Amino acid sequence: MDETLTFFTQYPAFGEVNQLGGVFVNGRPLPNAIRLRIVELAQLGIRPCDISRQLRVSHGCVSKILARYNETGSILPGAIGGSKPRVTTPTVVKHIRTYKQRDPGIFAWEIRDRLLADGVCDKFNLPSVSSISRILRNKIGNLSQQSQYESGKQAPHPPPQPTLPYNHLYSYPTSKVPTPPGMPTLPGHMAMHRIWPSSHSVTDILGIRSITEQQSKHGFSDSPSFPSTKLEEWSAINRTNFPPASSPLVNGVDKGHLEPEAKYTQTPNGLPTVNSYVTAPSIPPYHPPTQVSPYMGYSATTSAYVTGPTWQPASGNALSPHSCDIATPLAFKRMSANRDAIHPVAASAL
DNA sequence: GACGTCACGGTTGAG
DNA sequence: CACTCAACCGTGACG
Repeated sequence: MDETLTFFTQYPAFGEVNQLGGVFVNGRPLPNAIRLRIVELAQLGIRPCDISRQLRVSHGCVSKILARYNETGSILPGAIGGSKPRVTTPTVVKHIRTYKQRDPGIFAWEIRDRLLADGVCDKFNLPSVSSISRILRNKIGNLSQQSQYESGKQAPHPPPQPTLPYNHLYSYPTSKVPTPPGMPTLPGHMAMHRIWPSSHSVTDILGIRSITEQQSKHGFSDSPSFPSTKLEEWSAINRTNFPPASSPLVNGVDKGHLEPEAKYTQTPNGLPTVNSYVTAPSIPPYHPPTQVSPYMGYSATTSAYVTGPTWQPASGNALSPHSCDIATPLAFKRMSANRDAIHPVAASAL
């Protein structure tokens, strides 16, 4: 299917323009290439305010992305949509019921401790005291009352379930949770690098370069504003595609595999043309708004803005909220190292 | 002027 | 299958 059409199908009304002249899709994450660019520029010493102006992304967004990157090592947006997996699985409820039956006067916090001590839950899926209280009140209330009079009488058991049915699919990416069991504890910020949404550090994400190449592969190379991130990539960033929490780390960088949401592809014939990479000192100062059309985007490089509209009506070429061949100049820093890590199947799948 | 934070209006997807 | 809900998003404003 024509990807331009796909894009417009997915983003029928995309193309709001922010105060800086940048185009964004309300409710949707910035393209990975933009996110990557933000982090890259920051690492080059560019101030967030300058990044904001150069990339035409609100400073709040820049701040948020950088903060997240500093905290998690990931540039990727969080998982949008879906529901959190419940920690109050039937198994947990069953155990709570059992505890309550054995000791009708047991406190919720005692139940919580016992769930942990008995290995029913671990610290990642341990229900809160309030959750336990709610369970006691809503699901076991009658039973607990009965149990005082009908000792030993149990409700039918739910089918047996794994003790940890969800954790490995829903690990939190940030300091919200500590390193999961079995995960190596890494020093510094890298310690969080591995938890969902898994490794998407700048280093790791450099596989993103292939996005640009893919654009070229699919005939969008002459459209500097085509989104760098395919829709499939965005759709892959959801709760149904959480990769396993663990993945091998090499020098703090996950190189073991590409997560589903990182199905960045590449052309088989290698490196993109690199003619526009601009290092920090050469990045020109912020272009005054007077030079910028309201619909003017920015080019892949920090040194040049796209002079035309970054998006057009659906009748036009492939368009993008942001010009997204950005990955190209970024990628080649460690491109050769990462190129081999790109899964060919993922490439073909796109 | 830079930047952290948050309300807001939006999208998404599991249940 | 339509709906709900809670997650996320980036913007824009405020301090």
